[in-house]
Amino acid sequence: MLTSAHYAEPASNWTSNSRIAPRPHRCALDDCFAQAPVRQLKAKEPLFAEGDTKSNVYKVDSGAVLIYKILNDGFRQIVNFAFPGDYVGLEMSPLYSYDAQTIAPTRIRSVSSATLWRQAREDTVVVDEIFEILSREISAARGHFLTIGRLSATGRIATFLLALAERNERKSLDSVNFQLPVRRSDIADFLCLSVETVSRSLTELKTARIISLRGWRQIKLANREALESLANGETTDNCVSQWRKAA
Amino acid sequence: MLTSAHYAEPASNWTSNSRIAPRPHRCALDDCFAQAPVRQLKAKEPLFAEGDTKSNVYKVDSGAVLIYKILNDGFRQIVNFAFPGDYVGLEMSPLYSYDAQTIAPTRIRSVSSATLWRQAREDTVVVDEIFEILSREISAARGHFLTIGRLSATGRIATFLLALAERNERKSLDSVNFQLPVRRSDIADFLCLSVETVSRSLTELKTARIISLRGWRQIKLANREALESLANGETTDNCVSQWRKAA
DNA sequence: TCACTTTCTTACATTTCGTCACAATCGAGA
DNA sequence: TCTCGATTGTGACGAAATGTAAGAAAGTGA
Repeated sequence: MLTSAHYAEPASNWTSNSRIAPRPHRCALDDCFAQAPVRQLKAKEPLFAEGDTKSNVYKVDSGAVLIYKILNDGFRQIVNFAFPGDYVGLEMSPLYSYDAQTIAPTRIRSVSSATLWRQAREDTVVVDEIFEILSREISAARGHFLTIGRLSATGRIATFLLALAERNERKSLDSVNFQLPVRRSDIADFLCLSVETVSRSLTELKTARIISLRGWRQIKLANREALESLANGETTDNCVSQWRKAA
Repeated sequence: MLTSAHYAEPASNWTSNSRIAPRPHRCALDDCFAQAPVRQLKAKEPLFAEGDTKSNVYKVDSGAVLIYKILNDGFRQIVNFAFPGDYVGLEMSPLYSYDAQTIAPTRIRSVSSATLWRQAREDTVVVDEIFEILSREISAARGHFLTIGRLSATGRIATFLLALAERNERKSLDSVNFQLPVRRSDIADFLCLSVETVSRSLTELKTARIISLRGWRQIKLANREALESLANGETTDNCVSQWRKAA
């Protein structure tokens, strides 16, 4: 799951969603999924659709899943990405309120909702962990609408790139050179931008030597400080050209 | 809490946040607050600030509370409004991640988080209800970022007005003629618009005879169909002038 | 290697919204 | 009732994002 926080941090650094509460050492929820059946999906396979009766809760093992809605006007709004380790469908509602589809070959575990709730009744640790995840999700959604509502196109892109980098850090992967896991149009639909604007913003960042690109997917975050400044809304867009001059 | 859903509805009408799950007849959570101490606050009094240790969960009895963040750039982002019946601070995190302040004389009940969690351990109905509220909150936050990200200024205003109307309906109040509970600048900070744009959009709606205003707060939703069309993003803004001509 | 598709980039015209400056309105308290 | 101050409304202007349309680059498969 991608999250962001470009707003003022409180004194201690309890804001980044990954830190809302310390992960308990015993992961009871993970245990529920440990022996769950695994499904292997190809790219672009649907997991479920909006309006389906919610029967299962999923956990992504590998690959990537897109959580999205199709709006009245036909546009697609990506609500979230689910990457390895993320859960899908934990909220309590009788029907799924969004579509889910893989964007890459994906291995996924599923546990029936009923089973999970039974576990929750027996083990309060499970309840705590679900609360924690839901709380984090609220925080993520709020952070996302701050990103959407308050940041310029370039700021949103910066936020997105930093979220990917932070995610990689958490998983001890390279957070400077990595592959973008999604296409430009997915980024656009996630950040409420047009593909063209995404493209333009990336070019701008490249020109300012804040990032560099090899091909379409391989990216290098060359100036993380500048990205953070952009993601914090501290710089207006023409300040990007300041970085450019400095470089 | 104000919510919206301008995206495509699934076949059944399970999307509006108020309908995520049917309200259980027994409201265990309400019971927890029934005998909780009541505080009377004046307008513009803070309830708590971002970064405070979360000690209590609140329920608004009367009045109105603003949930907001102050961003790095000094802007205020209103995350939510809490009106009578709404809970504040239910998410599980050791610190409050936002500020809360009254905007009107407000009566509020508070229960300590510890007490609430103890209740939750003993009574699974409480757990269910909290899950439900959190799920609704996720849905609300997501709906809100669709509103912010995808709708024009007028569409956002329309969504906001409809949310107020629906809220009044739920409480069996007048959903056509009512008082705006907040100032223009609060609407602006909630919808990520400037005060001027809020003002202009309201004027536009008034000119198109979709709404009418008496003074600054009293509003009448004259053409709800048009509002819904705008909130659904079905109309581009110059279509407002079509309604104007028709009227 | 070549043809072909998908994905991405760029340029230009247009639109929307924010900013600034100032006028008008409301309503609380004298 | 009147006055004052906070709030709201309006117009002009510029900056930023979008849509359109055309074209380039990367990937795909024979």
